[in-house]
Amino acid sequence: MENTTAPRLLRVRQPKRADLVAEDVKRLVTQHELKPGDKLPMEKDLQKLFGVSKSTIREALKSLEVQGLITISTGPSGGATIAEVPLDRTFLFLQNYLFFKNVTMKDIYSARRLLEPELAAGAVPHLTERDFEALEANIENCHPAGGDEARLVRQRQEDLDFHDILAAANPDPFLRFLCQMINEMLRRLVVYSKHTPAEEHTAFGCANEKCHGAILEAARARDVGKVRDLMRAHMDEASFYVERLNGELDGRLILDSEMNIPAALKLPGRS
Amino acid sequence: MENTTAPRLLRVRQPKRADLVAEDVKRLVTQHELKPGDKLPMEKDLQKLFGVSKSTIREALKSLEVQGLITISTGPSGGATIAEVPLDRTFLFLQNYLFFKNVTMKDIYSARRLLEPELAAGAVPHLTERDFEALEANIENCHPAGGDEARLVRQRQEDLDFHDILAAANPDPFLRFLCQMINEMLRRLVVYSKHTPAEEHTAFGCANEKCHGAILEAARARDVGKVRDLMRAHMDEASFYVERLNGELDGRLILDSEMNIPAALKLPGRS
DNA sequence: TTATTGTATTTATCATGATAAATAGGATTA
DNA sequence: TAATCCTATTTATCATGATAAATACAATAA
Repeated sequence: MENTTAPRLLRVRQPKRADLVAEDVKRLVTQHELKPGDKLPMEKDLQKLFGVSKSTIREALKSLEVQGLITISTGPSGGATIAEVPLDRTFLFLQNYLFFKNVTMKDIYSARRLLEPELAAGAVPHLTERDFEALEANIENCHPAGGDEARLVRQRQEDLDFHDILAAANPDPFLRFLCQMINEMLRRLVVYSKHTPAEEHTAFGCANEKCHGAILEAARARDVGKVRDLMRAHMDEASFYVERLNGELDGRLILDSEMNIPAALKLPGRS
Repeated sequence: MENTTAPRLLRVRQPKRADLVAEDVKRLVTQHELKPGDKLPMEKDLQKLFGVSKSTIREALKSLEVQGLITISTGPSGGATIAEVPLDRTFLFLQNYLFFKNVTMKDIYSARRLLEPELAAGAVPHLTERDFEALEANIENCHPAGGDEARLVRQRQEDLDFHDILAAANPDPFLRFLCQMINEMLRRLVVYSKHTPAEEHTAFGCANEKCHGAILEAARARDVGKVRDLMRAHMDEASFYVERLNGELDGRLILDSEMNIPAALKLPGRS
């Protein structure tokens, strides 16, 4: 005889209404091809549209807001607006995922070593004079110049801007995303051992300066192959230094409020 | 004289209370080193703890639930439980992000080409006899055997399981994550042109079968270098076929409910 | 023109409760 | 023993409103 009462081993938790409504809104966006900037009806109308109470529609909107798919504003003609999911938000979620994994510095760098040379090579044909200037300014800005340890670490982080400028110039959105992700991870998560002498930091900075300079020169000459090779060598060397500096990943949950630096302030705009 | 009224150009939208509470909970998790399975206090107590109303604490918990950091259950000893963020959720967010970008099949494959050979190579020393059997079973299961087009497309998706088995065996969590991500994208997002003749699909299947077979053989021989080379060739070939088959990415928002396939049902467990 | 002020609109947060559904664990029954 | 039922607990959803804060736009004043 069949078991009439459902077996409770793999219990199917009934989806919540707020989540179903959030899905409905997503369907709406896909079907009506809503673009960033387009507005959803206001709360009251959404309530009526989906036949749910205030708290349910609010939770649904909260879900979409957390996912970065809408922003909500008060006031006349306020309410939910479709938004392009920001990179920061995506990075946050990726961090949430990796928080429970045991990612080491070595892991990050072995992936970086595979991707970054190709990213740089692909960027070369698209670099503008403005990009070259930004790259040059970055190299100068990162010239090792003493100071306290905090400043030295900050300089190591600014070295990463060099790579972000190249990333921004690469037309491949997927590769660009992967490399930006890695840059963000390194920027925010690398913690150097407090007991590393300043000379080590300086040596790392000098090595970066040399590599970046050579890459810039090859890029100016539009020598794609040379840029790729130089970047590969740069990755190997950086990996070596990071290990020497006892760089490790800061294993903690990143807070939303730490993600609020508008990308526009960091990088030259490029749609 | 200073401008006493704040300049409204870069208006700082005041963070919402629910978001602040969600952050506080994250801090709590980090500080107390809460692990998956640990429970948060129940709603009422959290209300009192943070001094907020029911709706606010519910929105905060909703935020954490959406992020995949907690699950919520009803009943005695119910409430919020810390959860390890599932891969599916992370994939969903990545899709949300890429939905607004213009990612092509070529982009995916050019990244895949860089990562997958290294992933396979790194997996070789860790493959168990059970893995070899699973790989062999997968190859047999994917032997092109006619049928309607839907079945052929499904077989192309099952080809990806081969790569997921290799990914699961690679000890590098970051590289593994990247490759699993790509596999998911290909599995769920690749749509083939309706007008592709079955012969093309079959040809693709045969090519895969041959490549996978050769890779398996080299892996059994623990020949890391050969596996890397074979995989690289496989990637190039697959990329060629996908273009021939007019494979393209299904550009739409993926719904949460489409992400509910437990990974345990797809892959042999491996902590 | 330009800056300020007012006003109506809409979300944010709080408050309070009611009913429904899910669930763990104990009590009961075959 | 093993299946079933009961019950207290806790979230899910709804309902209804009140007050506060943010905001677009129009009206007003300098």
